[in-house]
Amino acid sequence: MRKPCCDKKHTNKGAWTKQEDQKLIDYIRTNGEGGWRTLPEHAGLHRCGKSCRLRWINYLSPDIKRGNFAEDEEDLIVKLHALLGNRWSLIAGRLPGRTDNEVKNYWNSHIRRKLINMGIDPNNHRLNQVQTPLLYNHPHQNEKHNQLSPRIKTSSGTRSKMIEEPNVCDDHQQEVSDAASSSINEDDETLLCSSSEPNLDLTIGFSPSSSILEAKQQTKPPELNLNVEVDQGERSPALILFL
DNA sequence: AATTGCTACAACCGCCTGAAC
DNA sequence: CGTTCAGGCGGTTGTAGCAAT
Repeated sequence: MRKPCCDKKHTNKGAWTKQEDQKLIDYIRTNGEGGWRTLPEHAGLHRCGKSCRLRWINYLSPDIKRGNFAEDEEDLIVKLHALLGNRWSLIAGRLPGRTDNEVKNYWNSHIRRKLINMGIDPNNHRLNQVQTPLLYNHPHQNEKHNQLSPRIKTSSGTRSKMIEEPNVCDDHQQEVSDAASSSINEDDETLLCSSSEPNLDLTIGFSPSSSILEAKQQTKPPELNLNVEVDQGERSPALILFL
């Protein structure tokens, strides 16, 4: 049985107060990041170290770019999700100033729904063949009670479990291979499932066979600009996504 | 004006990984 | 080589605020 990361009896939970934020900011400004487990005690905070870390990384850090996601950021998230699956930290790493939590929330609350409304399965980025009425839910329809809800109860998967899912490894691998990047680095590459002949070219465009391209051509959604470019021999300038 | 339903997002939880010992 | 610990990650939950009725 794993020890709890902190004594929960003596730690605050829930929303952070301005005073707590200030204490955390002051402490990190003087001492730098790290040592999260002992930080609360040193900073005079009655919080779990993990909570402090999360608060700093997701909200207080000066590196964070807050505000709405730009259209190009949204496009990039879609493409990176097609390539990487739910590896939010990797995706966020390609979006300067964005955190994994922010990207994850944005995906679940905005992008996921857009894809669903376009008839695209957000899990594998495939165009759904059978358009069930559920796929055309009005945005205001109660999604808590259908399978498409962002809050859908899933088996609480972990990273390693997720990697084993077909989402990335089987169908998904095929699906995204067209969009994969040749400039992908080793770390990222190892995260992708190996295939006998991986095509990891991650140009901005999807190949004509891409389901998303098909979706765009068929449904022409007005909102989600996927900025699809067809690869025609001479590659369009590749986004350096994997630095 | 009150109630209900829904969305967005901050925060928490449990698990995994890698380093240190 | 096994154990412990800190840090990190993704999934999930709680709730404030807004919209609809």
